[in-house]
Amino acid sequence: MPTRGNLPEALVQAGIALLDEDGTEALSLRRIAARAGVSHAAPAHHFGGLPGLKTAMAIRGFQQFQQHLMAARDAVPADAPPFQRLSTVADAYVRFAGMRTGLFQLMFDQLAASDPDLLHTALGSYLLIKELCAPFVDGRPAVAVETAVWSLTHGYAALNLDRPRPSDTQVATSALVDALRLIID
Amino acid sequence: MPTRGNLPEALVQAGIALLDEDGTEALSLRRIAARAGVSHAAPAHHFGGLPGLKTAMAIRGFQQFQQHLMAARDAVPADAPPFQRLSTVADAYVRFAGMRTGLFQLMFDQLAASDPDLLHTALGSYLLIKELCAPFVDGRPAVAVETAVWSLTHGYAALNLDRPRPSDTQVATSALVDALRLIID
DNA sequence: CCCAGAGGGTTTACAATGTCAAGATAAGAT
DNA sequence: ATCTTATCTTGACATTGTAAACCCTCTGGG
Repeated sequence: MPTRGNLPEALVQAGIALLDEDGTEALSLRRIAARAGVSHAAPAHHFGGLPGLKTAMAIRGFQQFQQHLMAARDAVPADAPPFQRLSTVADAYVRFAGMRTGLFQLMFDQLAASDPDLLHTALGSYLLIKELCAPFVDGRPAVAVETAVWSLTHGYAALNLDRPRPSDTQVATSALVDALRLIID
Repeated sequence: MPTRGNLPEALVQAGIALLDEDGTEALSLRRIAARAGVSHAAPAHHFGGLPGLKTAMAIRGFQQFQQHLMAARDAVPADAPPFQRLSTVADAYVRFAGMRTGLFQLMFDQLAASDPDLLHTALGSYLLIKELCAPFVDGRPAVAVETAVWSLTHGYAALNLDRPRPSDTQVATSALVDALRLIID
């Protein structure tokens, strides 16, 4: 379905779908274009080239990422202890990386390219982590706690990318929760 | 200098040099072969193809990585507190990632491919971290502490890949050291 | 002495990729 | 009605990884 009238949107969706289904190495400009039902040169007109399309996909990825984390945060009861909320979101972080490996890698690859729009979108996820860390900054500088939590979670996710996690068990990331506890209190 | 008589070695060296000088996107089988002074089909004879050559490069990368970490460890005085030794090596970890970004990315990309030789080589670096963590496992399970330190350090390195660090200042990674302290004691 | 075979490299060919230039097509504006 | 502009296609090109066929050069057995 070519989705005429909104080709950029269709291309981003096709690219992410291709990434989810066939992995990073199967991603190519021509395949994305074919999937969106247009010629291989069409993407250049909207994104300049493959790099541009990839950053657009990364931006969309960070939006979905933040949405995923927020859903996890909102799923924990309002009267639950703050640490449970933090660890649940961290678990969601790792789970996202495990379930959507290709997109996750693309996101943080492109992040190094320092596109302003991309950075702005990624900031949203950071602010979410920041908010969850707030209850745990006692006298310490907030940035230190946030960096610790963010780095720990991201490192855990990155190092376990080869082991995709099932979507039902919480046990998989218990080591991460333990490590978070070490940092927090 | 074609380095006749040991082409596999020459190819790995050429590939890593290309990675260090021109970055990930400039890495190609044909360029590596040209740099080693052979035809573009020669690598296939020894490594089967580009994937094989890349895992060989990743193995060499982990060897250099471990060597880099060990050098940092041995540079701190023998009577220094264990935490200083740990934080110094963690600093070296981040510095390696910042200075040799392309190789670092390749290493952990290929790690997901689960090549036995590569895993065995990478294990050496893990054992080094493990050894440095030993003084800090009080009653806690050792694996938890190691995973925490390793994940935190790796995450910090990965998230700061775009900001290459100067080789002289220790200040850059003070946030990491603070976070490590949070974990350790 | 010679020559058969094998390992190491080259040459050639091929399909796939990203990018660019030129053209086609349709919708609006003047 | 004609011009313009955005959108997309077509065609071409250089570069890439891979595979097959060929060619050297050395070594070991007769």
